[in-house]
Amino acid sequence: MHRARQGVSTLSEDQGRRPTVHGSALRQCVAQGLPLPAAPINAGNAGASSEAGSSPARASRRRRPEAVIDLDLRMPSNRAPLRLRPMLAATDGAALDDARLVYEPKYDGIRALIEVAPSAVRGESPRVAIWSRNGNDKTAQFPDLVPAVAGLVARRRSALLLDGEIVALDAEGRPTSFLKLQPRIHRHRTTARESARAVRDQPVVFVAFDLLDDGDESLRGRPFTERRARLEQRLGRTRRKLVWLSECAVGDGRELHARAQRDGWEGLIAKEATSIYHNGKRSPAWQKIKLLRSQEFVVGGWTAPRQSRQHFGALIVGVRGDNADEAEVPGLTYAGHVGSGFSDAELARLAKLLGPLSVADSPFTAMPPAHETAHWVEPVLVVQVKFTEWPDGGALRHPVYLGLRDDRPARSVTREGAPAGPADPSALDPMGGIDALAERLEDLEQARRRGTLELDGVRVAVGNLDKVFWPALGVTKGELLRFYVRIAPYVLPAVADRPLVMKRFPNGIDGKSFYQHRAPSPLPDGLPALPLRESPDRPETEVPYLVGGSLATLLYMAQLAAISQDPWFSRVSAIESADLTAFDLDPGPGVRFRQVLDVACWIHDELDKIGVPSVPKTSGSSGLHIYLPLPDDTPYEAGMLLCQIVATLVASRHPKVATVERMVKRRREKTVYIDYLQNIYGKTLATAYSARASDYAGVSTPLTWREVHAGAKQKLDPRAFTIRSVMGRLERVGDLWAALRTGEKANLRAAAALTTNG
DNA sequence: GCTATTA
DNA sequence: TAATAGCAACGCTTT
DNA sequence: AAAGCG
Ligand SMILES: [Mn+2]
Ligand SMILES: [Mn+2]
Repeated sequence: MHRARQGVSTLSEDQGRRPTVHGSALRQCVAQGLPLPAAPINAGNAGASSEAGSSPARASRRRRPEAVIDLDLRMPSNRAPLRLRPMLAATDGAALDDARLVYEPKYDGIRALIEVAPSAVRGESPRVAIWSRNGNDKTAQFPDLVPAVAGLVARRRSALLLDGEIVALDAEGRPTSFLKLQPRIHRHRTTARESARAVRDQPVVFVAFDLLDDGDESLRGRPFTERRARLEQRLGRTRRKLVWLSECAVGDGRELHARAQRDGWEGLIAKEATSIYHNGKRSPAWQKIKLLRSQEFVVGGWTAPRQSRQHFGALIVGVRGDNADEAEVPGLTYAGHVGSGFSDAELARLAKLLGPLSVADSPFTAMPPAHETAHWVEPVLVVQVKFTEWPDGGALRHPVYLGLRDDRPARSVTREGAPAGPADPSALDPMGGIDALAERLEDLEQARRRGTLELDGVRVAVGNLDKVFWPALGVTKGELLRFYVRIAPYVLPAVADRPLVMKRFPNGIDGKSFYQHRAPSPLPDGLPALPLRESPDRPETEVPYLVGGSLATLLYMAQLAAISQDPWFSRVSAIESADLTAFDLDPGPGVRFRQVLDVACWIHDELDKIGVPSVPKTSGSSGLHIYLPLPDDTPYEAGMLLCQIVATLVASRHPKVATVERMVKRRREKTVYIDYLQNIYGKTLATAYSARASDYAGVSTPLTWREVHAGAKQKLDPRAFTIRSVMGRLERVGDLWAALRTGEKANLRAAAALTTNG
């Protein structure tokens, strides 16, 4: 497969000089109005370059934009209809003593809607279907539940649709970790014999908490409390072996919460008593109350680092058993591998402490599971670790290092709280929505495993999630992917239908990076690539591009270590027109951010005067971007010319502060470079809501002009917006970037007239 | 980070 | 099967 | 032809 560079050396007639607009011509333009030229401008410096990507500014013969390309992904098949999709809980916490709420334990199993209908044929057993949270048919995985559920309609012979959770039981018949269900869920087909064995070895029950259909009647429009009453009525008094009724507490969840703390549940669900049922919706009427646990552990060893990680990969930690016999210190029981939460500096500090403690033999009573080669130490260091769950007899889930407890004697460290750790059922189901997806990624990272995400019917392979991309912060690739999962509702509209350039950092932000335009081949099945010319007039420069808009593309790119999302200023439906144009404010070395804000304000003042709308954002690094929405069919040159005029004007008024000089050594010290040269076919700028490969793991964050104008006083700091922190702001201020899509476009004709007169 | 090639 | 090599942008500017 | 620029 040759992919030799094409058209590198052939000096076609195309490469002859074509007229450019020079500095003098610019003055002319300004002086005479703006009959926008069809050639790139040269104001002492013109040419291609970009934050990421580029392409020539060739433009004289404008061809009509190509036909609209249909980017529809295939729809997933074999899914349950909406009426069989469960209502989901929002992430947010809720008060524990809200009289309007009903509290339930967050069961540790697999969410399921179970349909049961009496057979039309007398004497035949009722039909049962078990639907997963994603609408997949799971009936075959739980054959033992079928007769039990069928029994519910035997007497009354009318159908039911139940909502609840399939929960695994331990030897004592108590609910236990969903991990026990793995063998029954696991993807690859099992033989009938194997599945029979799974059924025998791992008993399950269905814990019902809602009733959606009672006979022919839909209860979805009824308040939750009424549905619950009907459910209790239909299930009856007798406690069944395999179909249970969920516990609940009306108006006060404190007692349940205390038990959750004590018994190590994952959390509670709070439901508005009056709320109706919305199939398939994540509704704020239902809220998760999550419990995070944290306690001390003794360090008994460490594992070798992988890849770019320094010093060690994970701490192997444990606790002392109960000290029944006071005569001796009890043995150390393994609790888990703690591999995240370390900064570079902390890794180094701990490594220095661990070195002298090295011993030959494991201090643990039983040999911990070996992920990597283990090195043992004298069990004297005590660390604080937070985690989501700690199943009895199992390992910590999602452990994160919080710090060293210099103040604690290692011998006194024992398990706090009680056993029984549930987990989130959704972790099994990669299609279960944002939270489920984020949790699945967290699980995979924790387990250091590869996995496949199914996103809108596209299967995307992910791996190496524990690789550290920001060493100074300890931010991993997994955290980057989780960030993109959460910010997807904001960033996807911003990149929708736009070709994307990749800037890849396979070894983290300190490693070697490279640009990539060409979509890899083969792509995950169902991911589209769109052939586009690097240069609009040169057909031989065509390469396949990834196009934004889908979660699958977004996460696939992040998996390839494309940290930022760098879209074109065109959408594919009009690939040679710009629908956005931007100023890129690049502060020189040592320039304070407040100076960047000043320059932005001056630009805003000018745009305001000529009635051109604009939206500012941090770049996610040290600069600022200002975007202008353009009307349909605007040539790139028109957008760029407007930016050039305004940039040049501002720079000429404030020569000590701002410049449009492209050549670094000809710029004054401590100036802000107003870069308008991205506004060219094929060039890019990191989009709003994109992560950046900056030292602080920044996110390009839209601002209001009010914030920019008040910024110096308010100490506006782009470093406040990181992949760890930005979601809070977004929930407060919403999608400021949407104004570029929904608001007025710049009126270039009017702007030109005003520019002339001003 | 991924793929094809090589020992 | 495991280790390794090769690969992943571009155009316009100034010197 | 090579280096600088983003
Ligand atoms: Mn910039
Ligand atoms: Mn720039």
